[in-house]
Amino acid sequence: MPELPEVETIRRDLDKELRGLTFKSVETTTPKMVRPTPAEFEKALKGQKFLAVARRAKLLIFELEHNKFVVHLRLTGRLLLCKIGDPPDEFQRVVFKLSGRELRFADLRKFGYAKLLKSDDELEKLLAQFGPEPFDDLTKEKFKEILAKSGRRVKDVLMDQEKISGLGNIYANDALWLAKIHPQSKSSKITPKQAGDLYQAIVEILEKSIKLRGASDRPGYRDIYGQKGSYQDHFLTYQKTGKPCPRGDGIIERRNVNGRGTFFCPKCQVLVK
DNA sequence: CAATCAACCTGGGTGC
DNA sequence: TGCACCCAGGTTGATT
Repeated sequence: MPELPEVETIRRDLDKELRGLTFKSVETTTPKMVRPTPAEFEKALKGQKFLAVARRAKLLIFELEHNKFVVHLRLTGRLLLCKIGDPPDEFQRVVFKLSGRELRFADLRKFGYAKLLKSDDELEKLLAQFGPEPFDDLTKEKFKEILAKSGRRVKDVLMDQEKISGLGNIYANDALWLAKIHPQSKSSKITPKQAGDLYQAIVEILEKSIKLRGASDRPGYRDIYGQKGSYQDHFLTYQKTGKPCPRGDGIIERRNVNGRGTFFCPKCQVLVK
C-alpha cells in the first residue's frame, strides 16, 4: 500500500496529533507485529511522551522522550488515530493506548510491524541502508549517477530502497510513463536527457500524490482519520491494462517484471537496451 | 552481479 | 454455489 506519499501523509498528521500525548499500553491479537514482544515494547515506552514523528523511505519513526520505535506498513498496514470507544477497523491487529487517544494498527495481511529500537545506534544502522530521499538529498545529478551505475532494469532500480528511497510499484510505473521510458530499459543505457526527464517525473508525481493525500486502492490505504486519498483517480498506467494510453493511441500493457505487475504503453515508452 | 522465486498472510475478483 | 486460480501498495533470503 504505502509508498512515500502515503507514508508522508500519515507522518505529517501524526506528528501534529501525537506531540505531547503519553504512551500507556499495548494490546494485540497479532503479537508478531510488535517487536521484540508486546510486553517489552510496552514496558520500555510506558509513561513517555511523544516528541515527534519522522519518516525515512517508507519507514515511520516515532520519537519519545527516552526511546524511539519504527513502524513499517508493508502492503496493507493502516495507522488510525482514534478516540477510545471508536468502532474497530475490520483489520485491526494492535492498539497502542495513549492518553485520551488510541493509535490503532490495522493490517489485513499482517506483514507490517512496529519495532522498538534499543539505541540510536540501531536507528542509524537501520537508516543507513536507505538511498537518497526524493525531496532531500536526491539531486538530479545524484539520480543520473545512480542510474548510470546499475546494469539492472530501470524499474527495478527505482524501486530498490537501497538506491532510492520511497518509490513503490504505483509511482515507479507512472513516473516511467510520464518520462516515456520503458520499464525494462537497462538503467545504465538511459540517456542523460531521459534521466533528467525521469527525475522530473518522479518529483512531480510524488508531489501530486502528496497533495492528493496518497492512493487508496483495493483493501485500501487510509489516512490516520480513516479517510481515503485520491491519487487512485489519477492513475496513469497503474492497473490500466487494456485501457487507452492517456497520451496517444497505444493500449496499456501489463507484464510481470521482477514479480511485480508492470504497466506501460508499448507505443510511447521507449525501450533502451 | 542480476534474475527468479518463494515466503510472509488474507481477501477480492474472475472464470469454469 | 463451489472451487481453483490469479492478483495485491513491500521486503527478505535462497537459488540459479
